[in-house]
Amino acid sequence: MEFRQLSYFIAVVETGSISAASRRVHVAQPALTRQVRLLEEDLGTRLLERHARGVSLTVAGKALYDEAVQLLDRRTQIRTRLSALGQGLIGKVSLGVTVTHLWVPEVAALLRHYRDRYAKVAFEVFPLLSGPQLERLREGSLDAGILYLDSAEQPGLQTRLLQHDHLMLAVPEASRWATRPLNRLRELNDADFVWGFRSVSPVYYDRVMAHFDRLKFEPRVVQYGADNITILSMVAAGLGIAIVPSASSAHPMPGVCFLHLDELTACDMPLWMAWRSTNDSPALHNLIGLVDEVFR
Amino acid sequence: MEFRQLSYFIAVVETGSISAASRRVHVAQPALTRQVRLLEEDLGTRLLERHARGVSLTVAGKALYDEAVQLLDRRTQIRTRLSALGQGLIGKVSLGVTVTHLWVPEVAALLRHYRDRYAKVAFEVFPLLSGPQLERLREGSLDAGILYLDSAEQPGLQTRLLQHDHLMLAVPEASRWATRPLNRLRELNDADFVWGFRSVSPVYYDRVMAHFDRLKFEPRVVQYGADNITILSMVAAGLGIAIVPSASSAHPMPGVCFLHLDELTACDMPLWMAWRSTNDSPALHNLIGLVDEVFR
DNA sequence: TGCTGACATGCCGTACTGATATGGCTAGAG
DNA sequence: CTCTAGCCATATCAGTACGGCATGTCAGCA
Repeated sequence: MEFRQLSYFIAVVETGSISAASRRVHVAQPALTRQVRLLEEDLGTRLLERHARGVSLTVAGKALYDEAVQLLDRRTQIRTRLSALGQGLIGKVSLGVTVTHLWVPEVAALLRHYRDRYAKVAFEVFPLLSGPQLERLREGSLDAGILYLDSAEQPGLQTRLLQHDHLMLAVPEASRWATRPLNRLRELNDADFVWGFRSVSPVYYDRVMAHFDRLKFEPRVVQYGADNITILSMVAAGLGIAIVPSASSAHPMPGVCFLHLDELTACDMPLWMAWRSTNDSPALHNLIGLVDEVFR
Repeated sequence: MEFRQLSYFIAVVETGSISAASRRVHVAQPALTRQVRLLEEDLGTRLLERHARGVSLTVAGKALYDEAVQLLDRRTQIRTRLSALGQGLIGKVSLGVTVTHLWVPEVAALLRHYRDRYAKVAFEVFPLLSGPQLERLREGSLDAGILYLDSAEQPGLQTRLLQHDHLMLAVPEASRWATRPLNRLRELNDADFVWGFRSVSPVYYDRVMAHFDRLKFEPRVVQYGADNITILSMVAAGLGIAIVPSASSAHPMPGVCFLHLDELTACDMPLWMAWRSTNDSPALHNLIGLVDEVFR
């Protein structure tokens, strides 16, 4: 039982004769006669009753016709499905993003464009910090991540630079910091700092602390928050000031003022997209391709 | 996309390497390499990632594997289904039987044996008189019938003799006919007869009337019944006596006495099985085959 | 650095498939 | 009743596809 034999057989059934079928499938009549006979021998059952004028179906032939139509339909379905999969038009992609960067216009545009262009792809966005993203990328439960890295070289991963973040100062609108001009970091020696947990986001904090070490500046921390939103909320409440990635300023926060400081701007915080080198998912690579359009 | 390629591909996936698969399917490794490549070219998608140690699946490959397994399963299902159909182990058979003959032990045995031996065949028995059976056989809505025929030669039909019925006299148990010895038909000249409608069962009544014409006997009909059961019920009620096929006596009827008369026994009523000559249903032919066992 | 195991490539013989020519059969027209 | 057209079957030949063998290439491992 071969696909060719089945499609020949279908043509014979639908045209009512082998000769008519031969015209339809553009194959000589003896070839069809033989293929039908081979099919019958293979199945061990007569499929057609031969008459002087065309053929008629046996019981088995009727049953095979229905099945054959389904089988061939199924084959073309698989074809189109695989083709769509190969072009990344269907399938699944999971992407990790830090909540902070969901507010960055380019990141938002990337997600939106991908959803629009590849509407049939199951596109899942997971709000995760850099550390958990890395873990999940390595274990394969995440296809791609938008995250901070300590280096562009990550074993088993491929990376692409999205943009350069830096550091900014977030101060309560009502505080003296918001109005008084500020130039050097050491002017903040006696300021109260709201800080995050290194354990939650080691990649980010290691980088920040290394920068501060170089500047010989040590913030006086009076309060800790689990994530950027919490920290900024504390700043808005007047509990202190905070160091935040510049991406945070993309999200206006009532009661919070974002300030530039040369010494903070100098701290380069590259934002990367990363994915498993062995991940060949076309849907993923379409996402990566979109990055080139959005992040020029 | 051919079945062979799919089964090769499945072997490759399940063994994890082309070489291992070649040992499993007993085909040289280069042949597998080529068939997989042809499959990939045909589908326009890479299915395997080749490594120094075996191969791994791409996204498309994983999808194809699942589909291919289903497709091949489907093929073997079709095989077994067609084989069963060809042997008449599954399928449908419809059989017409006159209600009267359902009581005949051999007919009952035929139905019972067929149901037992071919339990998976949808076997439908339609209680029909000879006339309607003939119609339905000709129009194809009935596969076979157990019926009276005016001739063994029926255009488009094949026939097989089952048994010879004849005529009997049915009289009320309480009547004088039941006790007084009876020899000749003419003794019934003044008897009240319960009769059937020729229009309902022309085959039967034409035969009966032809016989009576030869005997120059004309029954005095006082009552009509639509079928044998009704007629026999009328006899039991004392409304008159009736001529019935001998098969009726297989069904004991309270209040009715069946009598033999040489002149009635002489009326040969052959019972036939008939089916369309063009009907090739193996299930039907199994039924016909059983007839040889039951009606020796 | 050599070895082993795995995939790729080239070549050849065989089997399969299709085209052409031809014959037999049957239904329908004259 | 005969004749013919149309259809299926068979035989033969050519082209193609498939599998086997020998060999090449590459990556991982000791």
